[in-house]
Amino acid sequence: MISKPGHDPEVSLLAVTVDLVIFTVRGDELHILVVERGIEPFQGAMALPGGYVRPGETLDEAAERELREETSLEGSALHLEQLRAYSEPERDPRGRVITVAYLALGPDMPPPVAGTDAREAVWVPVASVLGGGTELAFDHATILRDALEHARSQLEHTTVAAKFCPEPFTVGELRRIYEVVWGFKLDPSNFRRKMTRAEAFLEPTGEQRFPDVGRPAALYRRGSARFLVPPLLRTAASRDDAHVHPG
Amino acid sequence: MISKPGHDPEVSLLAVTVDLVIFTVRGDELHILVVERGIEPFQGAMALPGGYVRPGETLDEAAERELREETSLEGSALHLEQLRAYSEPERDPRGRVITVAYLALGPDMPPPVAGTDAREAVWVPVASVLGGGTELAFDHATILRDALEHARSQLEHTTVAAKFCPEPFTVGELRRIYEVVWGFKLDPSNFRRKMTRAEAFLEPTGEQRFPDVGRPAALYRRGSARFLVPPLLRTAASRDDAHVHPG
DNA sequence: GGGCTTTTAGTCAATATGACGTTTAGTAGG
DNA sequence: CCTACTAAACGTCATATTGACTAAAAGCCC
Repeated sequence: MISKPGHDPEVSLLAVTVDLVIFTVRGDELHILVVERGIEPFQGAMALPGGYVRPGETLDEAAERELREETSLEGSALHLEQLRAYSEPERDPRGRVITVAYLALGPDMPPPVAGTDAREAVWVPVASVLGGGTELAFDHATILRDALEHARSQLEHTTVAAKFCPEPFTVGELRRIYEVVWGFKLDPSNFRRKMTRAEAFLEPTGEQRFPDVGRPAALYRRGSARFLVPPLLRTAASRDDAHVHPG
Repeated sequence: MISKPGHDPEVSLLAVTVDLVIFTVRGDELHILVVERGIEPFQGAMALPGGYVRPGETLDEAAERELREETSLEGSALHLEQLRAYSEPERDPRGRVITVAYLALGPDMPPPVAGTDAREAVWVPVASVLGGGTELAFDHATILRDALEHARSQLEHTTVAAKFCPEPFTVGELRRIYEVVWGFKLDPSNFRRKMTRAEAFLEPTGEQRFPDVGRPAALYRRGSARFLVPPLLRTAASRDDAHVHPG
């Protein structure tokens, strides 16, 4: 039962933040955006970009605002989605702070400009973080693991993988997204068959891309479909194979 | 950037609640548990069970506590899972309250005893709520719609459907869960083939159930598998067919 | 042209699926 | 005892999908 906030002894007020796991694919590695903390606790450590939710703001708006501040990219170019809330009382040494994590997927972008803000944002390979090469503050490593598993699962059933690709893109570029996120190779021929047959996933532009090496590839734009039907499922075996190479 | 809660002007403290969408299957209809509100706003209206998160509590603990209070059932018998957070500033007329919704699935239980608490909890058919027969307070109708779609999707890929069945149960009972939640009929023969072949989903007990009518059915217990592989996918057509009969 | 790469197309066996039909084992009623 | 009736359990079969594989096509570099 909900009663008047602030006037009921049972009501406790909590600090609420949003934290962003912003994925992108650079080269052949999955990266996330992290910021260096300027103050205690965890001063000098890396953390997920994020911040307090402001009074008039929804969580989605707070996440979009943080995303703009960190990437200087339009929200429309990125996929932004709520992941889940984290609420361990001990997760922040300063006191009770719960956070709502968001997952963002986007194309490779220029490293965000430092100086607009006190914090410096950098891309780091996910493998380096999960392998222990980069410590994350708070429970952000847990959030990252959850976000990674969620993203991997999303690739199976939805068309979000295309959000990693700047338009227009080739089937090969899209396949590389899957391979990098999932951590194992896919058969080029079978992948093409699957993707081109999926309704409204890939919209041919008629143009071609002429790479430095290899046969020219047809170019596509993102179609209107949000779901990939039938899905492209990882086998039980490939889930095991999926490993993050410590970098 | 996170700074000391309560000492930074940028920090706003929010009231945080958990709300529970508790599904069960009774007869041939999907039901949820709702409570009648005793106070304004929405006095007399129905609402999802829920309440404020207490200072030392995680969200999961708050959800489990509310679940115990409303159902007097062990948490272990139920599937309880965080759905997502809702944060529209106007969602509560008294002020800023964000809520984290939880999804619970469980077997049919006796209607919770009234009197242990001021509020009375009752099972109502989901169809009656979504059809407009029962108004829900706040944005709880939206939460219910999201929870229903999530539950339907969960049945495709996971083994949670078995959580609706008191053990031991028959394949036919499990099939009825799918039919009631999805809102359309399944082929008994193909369903059986699928479920019995799935690894570690159904564990035969060797016993049989002798119903009033029809051939005796083998009894099963829930296996250890949490995912259903391969999944049992609704076709695009059946998603459209899935309709909630206004009750 | 020869070697290299990647795209694109095609083959084929194994598997999964959907739509059926049949048998089995119980109850209910004459 | 015999006949309906019901639902479980099992089987069949045409079709669709998948995974593994071969091969051709179309560019590049030397």
